[in-house]
Amino acid sequence: MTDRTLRLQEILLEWGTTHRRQLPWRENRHPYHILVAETMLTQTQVGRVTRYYQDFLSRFPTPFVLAESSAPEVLESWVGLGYNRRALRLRQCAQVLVEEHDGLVPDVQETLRSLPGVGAYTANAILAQAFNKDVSAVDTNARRVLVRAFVGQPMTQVALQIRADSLVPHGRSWEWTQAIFDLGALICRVKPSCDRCPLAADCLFDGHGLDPYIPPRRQSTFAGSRRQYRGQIVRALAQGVQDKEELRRHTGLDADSFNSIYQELKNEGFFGTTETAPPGASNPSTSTLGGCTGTSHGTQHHMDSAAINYTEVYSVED
DNA sequence: AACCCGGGGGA
DNA sequence: TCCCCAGGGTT
Repeated sequence: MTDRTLRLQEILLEWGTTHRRQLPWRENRHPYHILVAETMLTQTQVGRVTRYYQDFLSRFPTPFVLAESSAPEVLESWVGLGYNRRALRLRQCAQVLVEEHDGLVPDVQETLRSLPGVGAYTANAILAQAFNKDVSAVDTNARRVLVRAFVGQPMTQVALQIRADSLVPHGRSWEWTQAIFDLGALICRVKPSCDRCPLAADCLFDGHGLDPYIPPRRQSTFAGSRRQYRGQIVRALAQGVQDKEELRRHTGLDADSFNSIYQELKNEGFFGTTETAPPGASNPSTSTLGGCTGTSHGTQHHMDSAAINYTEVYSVED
């Protein structure tokens, strides 16, 4: 690592401790809590998630509770957040955790990625924030900071991930993750505030032209869109409506148009009746389903004390 | 690679 | 109206 890189790393860590946003999902490092937070945060702003996060965890405090819930119950705690299929995948994820992992969130990347709704980013976000592994969670914010300040040139996704992992200060991935997120969200935004940036002196970004290429997620007009009708159906489901014809009336659609969306929702588990195991996990030979002692379900208890210790350590550093 | 998913805030 | 957002899954 070059001297410049080391300076950036040190400055960013220091800045992170003094400018860290206080967010509900930063109060502890329970893997299940991190999983829920990261799922809610996919393509959804922090300000919106804060209004849902704690209520959701109060209602579904462990994978065991979530796995036993019904789809409409989960939707009731989700509608308004958007991307409602995330809620169904999270529920399916909890079922896999219970059936195959004793209700614990795995700490192995490949295992994490095999879970419904967990991709490369979320897997790394859990490893870095819940298990303190030296891996980098490269989201859209982190990508800007990394490419602009550290790399200084276009780079493929795979290469950037390798580079990003190499920049994680050993054993400090939690605070490193928060520091990068906070800088990306507060300073190194799409339209950056370089005049307020602590990294400006060593940054490779000249203010224009170096942004990583991110393909636009164009979304067609919402009014009258399939999205809108889907949303109407999901809201009705969350309110307990089950009758198919009544659901159709909530949209005002003709039978064919409605059926198209209805079938899609059904396939995605919005009715909770199809307990189809996700692809790749279809082996029903659950090993130790009855072997649990039944004492500490849903709490990765070995993490609880660690979370408290870390919190104390970091609050002293300020 | 392109497309799908919700919704709201802001320019 | 268009862009943006702690992405993931399917085709």
